[in-house]
Amino acid sequence: MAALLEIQGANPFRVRAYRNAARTLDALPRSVADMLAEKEDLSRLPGIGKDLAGKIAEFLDTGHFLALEEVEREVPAGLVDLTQLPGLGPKRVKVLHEELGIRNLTDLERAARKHRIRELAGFGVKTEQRIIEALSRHASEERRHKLADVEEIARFYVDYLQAIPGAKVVIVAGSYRRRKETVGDLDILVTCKQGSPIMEGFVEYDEVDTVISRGPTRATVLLRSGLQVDLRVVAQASYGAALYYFTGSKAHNIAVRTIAVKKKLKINEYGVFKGEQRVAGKTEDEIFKAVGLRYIEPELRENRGEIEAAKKNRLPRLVSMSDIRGDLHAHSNATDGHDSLREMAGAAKKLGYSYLAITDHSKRVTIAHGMDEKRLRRQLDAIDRLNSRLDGIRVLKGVEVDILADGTLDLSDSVLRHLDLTIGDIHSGFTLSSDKQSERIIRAMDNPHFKILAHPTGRLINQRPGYEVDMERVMEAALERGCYLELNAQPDRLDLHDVHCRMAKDMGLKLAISTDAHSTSNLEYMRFGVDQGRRGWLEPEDVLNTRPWRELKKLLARP
DNA sequence: GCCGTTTTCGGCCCGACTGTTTTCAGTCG
Repeated sequence: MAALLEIQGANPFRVRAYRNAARTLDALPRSVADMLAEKEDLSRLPGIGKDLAGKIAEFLDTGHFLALEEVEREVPAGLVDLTQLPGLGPKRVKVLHEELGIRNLTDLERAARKHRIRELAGFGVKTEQRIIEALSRHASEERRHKLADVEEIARFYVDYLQAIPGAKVVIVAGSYRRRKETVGDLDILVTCKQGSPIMEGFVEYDEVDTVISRGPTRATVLLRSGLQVDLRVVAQASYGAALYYFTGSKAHNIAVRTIAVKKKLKINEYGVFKGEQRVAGKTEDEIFKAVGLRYIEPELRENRGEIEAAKKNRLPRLVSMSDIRGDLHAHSNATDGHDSLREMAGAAKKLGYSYLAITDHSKRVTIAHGMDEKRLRRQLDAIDRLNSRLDGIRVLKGVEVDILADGTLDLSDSVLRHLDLTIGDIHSGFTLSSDKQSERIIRAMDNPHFKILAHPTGRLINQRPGYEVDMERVMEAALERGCYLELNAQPDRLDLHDVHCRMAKDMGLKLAISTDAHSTSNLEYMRFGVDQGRRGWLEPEDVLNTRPWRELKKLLARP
């Protein structure tokens, strides 16, 4: 709706209102249909007023969104795809539609190849060529990159830039710094001595495929990997303001700028200004202070309540890697892991942990060489023997037991009762309805040995969406039964989502941040889980494995 | 279309780069 209204030339603030509302809905941990069914007032959500609440209800009720259908009669829906192409915004798309009758990407491609676009006022040969190039790339790219994949690219680029003469600070801002699970592009911020050839160096980097734009303070390139990278150069005096500004998120920035405006201040990437005078800019701390806010960690900057919390000095003290005392989900070579019990224990000890749970698969997961009761008993004996020889690290006896289709567990209670930790999860039957899936999981939690629900949605980032499940219902059930949920730290999973972590925290449900390591090196995935947890406002007390074993053991004892 | 320590109307974040212009609109982040 926002995109179509924009093409139509509607009031830009009305357009923004739709975008804001969409962002709010997108970040909700629960289904809007459920909220309405429970008679919640949608207009209490930020950015959603009486009108939009009504339209949302109308859509859920009737399947129709009349206002949208009306706009679509005037502006073909296919034009929205056009605005996704670089260089094409609402104004130009409107011209393309009105002058050439273009209705979708196919029409656009045809017109570009016939060179009809270059004839239009405000367009030219270059624009036409860019459109053709963009169309040929469109299908292959157009997706966000996993944070872990981007990290390596970022590290090399940063090291390279750092080595350019005159470079001072080189830092990656944007969603990368906010530790979002996926990153659209890299925003690199640089301060340097005057006359440093940093911009030349940036565009001449080996991995650069195309230079999209380049000015004295800002440039954009496309790497061979398909990742877009922006560089911004600022003076040292503006470093904090620029870092703050380019870290975003956009929604957060807009909200804080609005606060500044009310205080007769102006925030831009060069500083905070009172009239002509710069009153802050060198550090992020200064920026926050200037607008009367406590320092907000980058992971929280999503305009999801952090600004109000900062005003009231109620920000969470976020969990960090140094709080983590152990890992509660890991595999050995008894099933599909690469390394032995002893090797895994040694690696965990090296990380400074005091415990590591070995939670190998159960028999149903044949592809992972899952264990039956007999093999699991042998492994428990092996862990006992290992523990008696180990010093400074305790291996917890665990299992990752499959939750079967009917909600029963894949191993009998007679063996589960001997374990320190039973984690359960779903590896099949992904297509059940939300109700059925939720009931299946809750049934599994009814088993008194069940402790932690692992990777609760089953999603794989950029590969497969999670199964349908009513997360609030599952969390409530866990809370009632003394069970917990996992935040799986695998960079492909990061399951729970940040908004679900927040929901758990708000409900008082503790989470385990676990790596699901299949090798000693995988244990290092913990930091991705911690980052995700921080985005979900988790504090050390919200996380099971910040506890020493003595305390953790009590928490794991079902009432 | 939303929102309220300028509250029910009148505001709504801000600057850089490009291409097509000949002083700037459009796009982008």
